[in-house]
Amino acid sequence: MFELDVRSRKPIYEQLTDKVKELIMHGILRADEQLPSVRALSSQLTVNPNTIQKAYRELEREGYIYSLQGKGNFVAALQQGQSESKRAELKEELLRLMAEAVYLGFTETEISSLYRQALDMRREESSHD
Amino acid sequence: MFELDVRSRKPIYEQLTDKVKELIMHGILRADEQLPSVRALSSQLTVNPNTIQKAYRELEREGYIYSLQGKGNFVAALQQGQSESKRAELKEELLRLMAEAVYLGFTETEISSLYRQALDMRREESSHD
Amino acid sequence: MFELDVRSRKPIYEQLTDKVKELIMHGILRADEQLPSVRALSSQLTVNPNTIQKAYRELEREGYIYSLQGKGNFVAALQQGQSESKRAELKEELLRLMAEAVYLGFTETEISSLYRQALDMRREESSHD
Amino acid sequence: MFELDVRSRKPIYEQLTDKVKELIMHGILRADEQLPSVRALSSQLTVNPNTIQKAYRELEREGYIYSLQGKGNFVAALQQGQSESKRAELKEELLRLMAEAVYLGFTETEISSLYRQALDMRREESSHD
DNA sequence: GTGGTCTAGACCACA
DNA sequence: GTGGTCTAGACCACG
Repeated sequence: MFELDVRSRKPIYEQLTDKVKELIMHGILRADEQLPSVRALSSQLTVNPNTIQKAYRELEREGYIYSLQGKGNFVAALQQGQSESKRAELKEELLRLMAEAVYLGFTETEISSLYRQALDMRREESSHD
Repeated sequence: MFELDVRSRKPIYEQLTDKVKELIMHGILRADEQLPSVRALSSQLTVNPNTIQKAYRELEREGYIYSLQGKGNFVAALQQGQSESKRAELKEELLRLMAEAVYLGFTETEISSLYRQALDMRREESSHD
Repeated sequence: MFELDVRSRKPIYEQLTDKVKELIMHGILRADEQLPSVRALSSQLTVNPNTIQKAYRELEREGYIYSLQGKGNFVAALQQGQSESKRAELKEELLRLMAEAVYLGFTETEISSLYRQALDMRREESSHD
Repeated sequence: MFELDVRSRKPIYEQLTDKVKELIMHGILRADEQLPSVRALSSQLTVNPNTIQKAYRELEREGYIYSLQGKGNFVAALQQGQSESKRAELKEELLRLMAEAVYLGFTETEISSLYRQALDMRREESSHD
């Protein structure tokens, strides 16, 4: 489920947070679903437990998951205010990439096609119940 | 022309490379145009010359600029093979962001609008001759 | 293991990268083997850590080594696509030197003998397990 | 006759010396033949005269050319002792490259073929009288 | 412990 | 004048 590239320049804990966010966004991880325990994930990925811990704490800070003492970590439902600020952030980043896209000659059609591709992927994955 | 955020997590030299790339992509910096000298930029931004140097060498490695012995650093023209691999990279990154966009409820219209906005920005800036 | 000529025109960091490449090519350094830490090599060679760092990053860029976060630098296995372009480069350089060799009266036999010498060196060194 | 790459990392004066040596070695420039004047070459290549001057002085130092006051620069004949030390230098460099060749999987046949290629090139060029 | 970034300031090579 | 290299030494991020 989680694939890490230990040789990457991106810190392992960040690869983990990004991956979890992605799984949530694609609808693969649902609200209130339990995440693997720190120890389980640590031994499965052969990664230092502190690193897993750091990733989970970061996800909690950003509001993607919540932790119940002694029970584990669970996926949080998307909240309103959160959603707004995330939209604004994403918009900025998208605009930056669009500028690159224009520079490299992408057409509007190509961009739209990418959007639909993402849409389809979400539909498929959400249906795997 | 260059603004830095010294408190950012992103290294200064990386902020610089990103900024220069952006300026090139927006057509503000033209092919064969001379960049500020290492020393000039260093004193202007009150940043160590080594840091500027590092940014310039990184940009050279990536093919965005070239350096002439004892003359300075200059904007490189976009090359063919390079362009292809950059397009592929960008496509992947765009797809990743599109998935987020879908998750946060962006519509295809909003995405298209962002693309056109980027297009307009390039047009405007390129016309400042 | 590493010998530097501080009086050479060739920059120290380049002497280092060349030496490491040579050790890898001769099979003395094996894939996934750990290189001396930046600090260790720095004090051993009485060379500034930054210089070692620069050499290691250059080697990473060229695909000869990889760096693991907080663990150290390791020898990378030779990759396919990389190998092709390196072969082409080497071929050009060899052709240039062959022209010199012809000018200076080297015979085909002498050239072949040099090739076998290199072959033998690699065999010997690789067997030191 | 001389092609320079001003964007190269190799200093222009060094590109010049290498090119002249190559022309001599390939038999295109013959002993006692006159080289272009500093001024002529300077304006032809749009390169600073000092740079040409530096290249010629370097070639003279290494024994490839000699200069006659007020007459110009001329190709020197290859001398005995010189030839010996150059052979030794070249042998070392060839051995280094052969090690790379072995590493990248070149066969003895390929190497021999490169040698013959160089031999043929010299034959052809020498015949253009 | 590891590598990565940055500053301050010196010296050299090139054009 | 330009960029390129190097040292000395500090601080941070990662695991």
